Amino acid sequence: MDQSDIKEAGLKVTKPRIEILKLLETSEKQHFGAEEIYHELLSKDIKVGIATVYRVLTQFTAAGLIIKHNFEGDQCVFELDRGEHHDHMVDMKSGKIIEFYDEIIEQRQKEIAKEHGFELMEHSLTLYGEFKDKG
Amino acid sequence: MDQSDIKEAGLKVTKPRIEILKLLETSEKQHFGAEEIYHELLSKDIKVGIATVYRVLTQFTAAGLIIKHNFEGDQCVFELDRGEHHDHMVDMKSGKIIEFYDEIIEQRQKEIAKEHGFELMEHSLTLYGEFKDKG
DNA sequence: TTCTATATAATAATGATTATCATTTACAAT
DNA sequence: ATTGTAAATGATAATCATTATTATATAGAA
Ligand SMILES: [Mn+2]
Ligand SMILES: [Mn+2]
Ligand SMILES: [Zn+2]
Ligand SMILES: [Zn+2]
Repeated sequence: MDQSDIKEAGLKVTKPRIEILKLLETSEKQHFGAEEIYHELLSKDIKVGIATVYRVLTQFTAAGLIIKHNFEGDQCVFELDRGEHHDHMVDMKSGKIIEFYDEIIEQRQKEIAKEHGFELMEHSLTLYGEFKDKG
Repeated sequence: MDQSDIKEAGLKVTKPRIEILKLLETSEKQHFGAEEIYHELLSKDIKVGIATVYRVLTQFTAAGLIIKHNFEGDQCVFELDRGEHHDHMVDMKSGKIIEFYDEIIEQRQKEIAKEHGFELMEHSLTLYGEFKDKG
């Protein structure tokens, strides 16, 4: 249950928190901007303030419930942390985002870090381009 | 010569443009934020407006003279495009940035893109962590 | 030197995100 | 169930990086 995740993060179980988590859990789409979440909730007649959305997203990120991405452009996007790391491919035309995971790349990153005496904590790999529509 | 690069970009050769390019070319440091460049020039008694710095950086980026990076945090950093692609390791404590290039990773990215029918145009790979000081 | 499109710098505006603060609420203790 | 209180909310103001506006200045061609 998600309520327990919120509790375990030391946060009270409130309507905005439940709804934001539910949206990220049940939506077809995986990646959302803050404003996007805000409008999605409003369209479902869930009254919430934009400040609360930002506040909750920050708290969920700190708690490890969600992940924050800084793709190109100005606004950040968030997604549920399902525990399985992956990187992204972003279609610069449509905005469509595809996830991928490559063991070879992940290993090389660790090796490179070690070679440089660098304690690797996290990384960000994003491919930008365009999906060639199957004609 | 750098003046020619500016001309070839279809831009007039002006003091701010010359100085911004010179700073990026001659500085020990490789990566600069816009505000950082602004203050650096002011400290050299080169009078320039912050709006001009942003404007010129945008123009230089469009012209391929420099590269713009969206690392974690809010402000972007710029560096001279020396034609040799590389990725970055960022020390989250000191802010120090180290560059690296790994052929295996670069190749895997291309293969992954091809597997997904994705026309790869650019990519961003950044490792975040901490350099372990050699004791 | 003159002309004019372009560039500059001061400043206002924008857009995303964060801070304030008065009001409301979750939830633990009664 | 009631109460008390720390935490949360939402309206709004404030920030901060970046972009737009515009009157003045200048690069560079003629
Ligand atoms: Mn993802
Ligand atoms: Mn670099
Ligand atoms: Zn990865
Ligand atoms: Zn690379």
